[in-house]
Amino acid sequence: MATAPKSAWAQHTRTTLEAAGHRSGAARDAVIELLARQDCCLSAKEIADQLAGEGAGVGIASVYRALETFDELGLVQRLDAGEGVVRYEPALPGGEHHHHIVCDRCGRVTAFADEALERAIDRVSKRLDHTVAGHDVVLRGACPRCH
Amino acid sequence: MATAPKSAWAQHTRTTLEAAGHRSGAARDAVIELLARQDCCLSAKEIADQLAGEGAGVGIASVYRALETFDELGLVQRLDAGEGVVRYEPALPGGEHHHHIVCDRCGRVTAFADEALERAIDRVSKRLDHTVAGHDVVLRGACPRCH
DNA sequence: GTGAATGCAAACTCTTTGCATGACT
DNA sequence: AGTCATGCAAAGAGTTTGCATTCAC
Repeated sequence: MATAPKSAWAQHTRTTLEAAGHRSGAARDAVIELLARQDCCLSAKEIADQLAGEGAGVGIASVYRALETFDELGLVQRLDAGEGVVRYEPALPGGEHHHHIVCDRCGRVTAFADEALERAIDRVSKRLDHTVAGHDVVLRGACPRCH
Repeated sequence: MATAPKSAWAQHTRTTLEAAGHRSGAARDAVIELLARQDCCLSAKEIADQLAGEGAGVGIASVYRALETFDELGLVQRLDAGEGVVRYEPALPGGEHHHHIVCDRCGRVTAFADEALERAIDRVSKRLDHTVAGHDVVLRGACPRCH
């Protein structure tokens, strides 16, 4: 599976935003840069805190608005692992994606991918009356550090 | 697959609660009765509203406390389908379970079960470093009514 | 110059907690 | 009688919205 460089996501995101008629702005740009550097998902608060730590004082509202825009354009994937926090991560243009396992004890979120699982989900999707547009799988259990 | 009658859940729940040293009470009993009648998942607010509609004025705090207790005892399954609301449904004693598909447009939640999907998840679980204790699958897409 | 993007603060929703009252064993 | 369960209200956490200002085009 050919993996696109992470920087490609930032590029793709800016292009898509412009095509959708959005202007560029400092806050949203900072969120793009931060997300592009990420391996896995972040919550809105984590994004705001991290940007604040870097000196870029981005209002939390702007973070939420940026994430909402990205979501509408399919540029990020929302991940709700329970615990009342929504996390976001870049959605790769190629459609490749992964799922997550959440540690019961420390709350750490780790990514994993599995071809067979994807195929099983595709097969189920065809069987159902719904028009399945997307899916999420969340596993729960103790991570290696917490064993 | 032998399916236990829904009333069995209420019975099992009351037994388990008593064994765990809990007293019985009107509010929690009402929640048990309501959940036992349900085919699929309900949010705390839906439970409270429905009970209020039936004349049983159960405080929302009691609903949350009951659900928390059930969850600790493994009597319900929590389901977080995004949208910032947690839903609960009776966990069948046999361990059989299903997953959910959420309509993009109307928000309706429907249940489905699939053996092959379960097997795929089991296989992935063994491969990972985590001790996988549970899992959730949420599909998203337009339901038949919203096509 | 116009309108979108931003930031602050207030509003909202869902959930949890403190505390006095009432109910179960 | 002693505790636990309940309900109300207040507190918290996460997210959204209103509005004036700033910035991109």
